[in-house]
Amino acid sequence: MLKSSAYRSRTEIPKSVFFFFRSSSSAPRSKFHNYYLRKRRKWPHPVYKSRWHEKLSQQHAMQALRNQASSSPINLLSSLVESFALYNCDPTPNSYHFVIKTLIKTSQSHHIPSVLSHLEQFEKFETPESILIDLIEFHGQKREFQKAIELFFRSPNFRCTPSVDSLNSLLSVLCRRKEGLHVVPQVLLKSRLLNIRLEDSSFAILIEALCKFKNPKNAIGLLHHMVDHDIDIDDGSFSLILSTLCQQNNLECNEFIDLLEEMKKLGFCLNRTDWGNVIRFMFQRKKGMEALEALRKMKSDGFKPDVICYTMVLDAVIYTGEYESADQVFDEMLVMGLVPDINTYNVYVNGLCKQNKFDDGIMMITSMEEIGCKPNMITYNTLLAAICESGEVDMARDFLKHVRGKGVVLNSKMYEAMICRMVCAGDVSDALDLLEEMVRKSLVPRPSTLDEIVSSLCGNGLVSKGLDLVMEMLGKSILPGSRSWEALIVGFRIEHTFREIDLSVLE
DNA sequence: GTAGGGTTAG
Repeated sequence: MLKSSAYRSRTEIPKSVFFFFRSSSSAPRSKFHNYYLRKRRKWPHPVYKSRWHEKLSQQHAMQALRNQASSSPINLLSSLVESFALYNCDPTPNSYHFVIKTLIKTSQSHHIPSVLSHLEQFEKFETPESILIDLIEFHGQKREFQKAIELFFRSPNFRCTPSVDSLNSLLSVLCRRKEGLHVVPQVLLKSRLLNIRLEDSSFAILIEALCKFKNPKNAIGLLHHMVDHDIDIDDGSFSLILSTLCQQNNLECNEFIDLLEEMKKLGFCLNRTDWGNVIRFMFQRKKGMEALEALRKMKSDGFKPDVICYTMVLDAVIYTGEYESADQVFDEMLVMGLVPDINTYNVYVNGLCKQNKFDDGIMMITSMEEIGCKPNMITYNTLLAAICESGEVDMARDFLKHVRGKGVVLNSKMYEAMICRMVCAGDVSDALDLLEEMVRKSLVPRPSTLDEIVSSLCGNGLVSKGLDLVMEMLGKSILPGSRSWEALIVGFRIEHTFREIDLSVLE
């Protein structure tokens, strides 16, 4: 592989001279290229001139290597050695970087180890860290964590003093997968021997990984470590940990609040998004008072909550049954100049329904129309379901009529709510009319809805009518639930018993 | 300053 003759000749003749002697360039030779010039000189060539020569030779060698690589990218290490020997100069770090990158690009990574051992044994220059970083990244992509680690700790062999940059690239590689993350502590411990001090950027990588693998509490542990070692904590790390905490389904509200306080003590100043996340956490767990408190703190931190924040708080507060607070929240939102949207109104209407304020709810629908916020199916469903639930059949009927009058097409939820309420009130025939209407509109009633009707029919002695209904539905591939069958069986058995009793009386 | 985050009921 090595052209030993070329090496030998380099020791005998000054490089710069050799270069001009061999150069095939058409540069004006007459002025400089005299081979014997050196002998007649009193002083050797100035150093800067040799350096300049060396650089030029290396450029030529590099070009030769590039040409070779593009025409036939095999035996690149030999090409490297030969090209530089041809121009009688030392291979540059750049040439190694080029070879390694080409090997990776042309799927010849199996040649990388021999290039590295050549670099290790025969060269003198300090290998630039960027070469090692590229290789660590390459191993990372192939999930060869052990190789990445080995390469990193082998840096001194390449006369490279690894900095936090290559440590960070190793950490990023390891942090991509859980099994990599597990060996990070050992790597960090060992990296102390290389005198590398972890920087905030390194911690950011670790925190991001811990959050990715849903371990925000350990990330908070790292924050403590950073504070103890006077390392600045990035706002992004705080925010990321917070949003990861918010995604923890098994995290209790109290513990969440404690962890938030802990982070605040470590210097966390929540931004608008962070507060939004806190409110959403409380909203999802239906913690009305805690959501309200978060809203208050958000405002005292100088952020104006938007409609979505208010809607979430409103919903949580209503769920908790704090209707007075709910009204205050709603009013406050208006005072703040925010315009409630359909979601906000639906939440509010839901609150009215929970207080059985159906008239207010219906009035609200009218006001919504007036201010140009058209009620949607959720608004109607909420109100109708609540009215039905309360047992106010007549009001439900009126409401349904009102809704139909607006040209709203009823959906199956509305039909079913109404049917169930009618059955409860004993209006089975009206219920059957509605059932027929919904089936005609290709809406499929749930099995439990059919069960309500069939049970009611059977309970009122109309067993065969119940059976007819079930058969009719089955014919349309609409299945009743088990309660329908039970009601039918019980109903027929009772009829049979009655018949037996009648007969025995006659006899 | 941005985006994204929010509504029924089973």
